[in-house]
Amino acid sequence: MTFIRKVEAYRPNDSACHGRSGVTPRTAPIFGPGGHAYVYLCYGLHMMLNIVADKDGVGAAVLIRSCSPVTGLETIQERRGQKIDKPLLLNGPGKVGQALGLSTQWSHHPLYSPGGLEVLDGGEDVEKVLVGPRVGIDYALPEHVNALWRFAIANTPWISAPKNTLKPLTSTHSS
DNA sequence: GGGACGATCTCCT
DNA sequence: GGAGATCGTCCCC
Repeated sequence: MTFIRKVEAYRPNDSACHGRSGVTPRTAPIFGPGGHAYVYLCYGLHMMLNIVADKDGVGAAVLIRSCSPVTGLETIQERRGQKIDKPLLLNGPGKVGQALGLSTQWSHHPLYSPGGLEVLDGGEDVEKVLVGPRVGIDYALPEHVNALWRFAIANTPWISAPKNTLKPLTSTHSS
């Protein structure tokens, strides 16, 4: 089990979102019911886990960028092939996918009911949230590259680099 | 049916 | 800091 530490938002009419080209067999989950998983293969080797954040079938999702282990540390270390207990173990979306043993079969899987892959309330007080621009989407429109749609929990080392672009969330920030 | 590309990671310099 | 790995998906012939 892991605690989600850092996420990125991908929205409708977002030039960086996989749903930007409409519905395809791969991206269909994004346009499906919210709370379902969207897992896809990136660069032929990395399984990326997304949570569909969509209510109206418009296509929106949240990419899980980093986690911290809660239980099953040994299993995670075995899957990652690294006997370490540091952020390096889970500080990237591809690493999270590997640590959870994901495959594209998990796409469409509901995350709000028991069944192997599930998202729960962490029950931890999140006092501060950091925001920053997303990374790895150089192909997107400038206004989408610069949009502050990357979110991380403050005061934890278990977040993926780069951290220096993250700033505390202010009340002026809106969706 | 074929080719180009990608929400990344790792190793090497 | 930079480039290669590696393959499913999508678009165009």
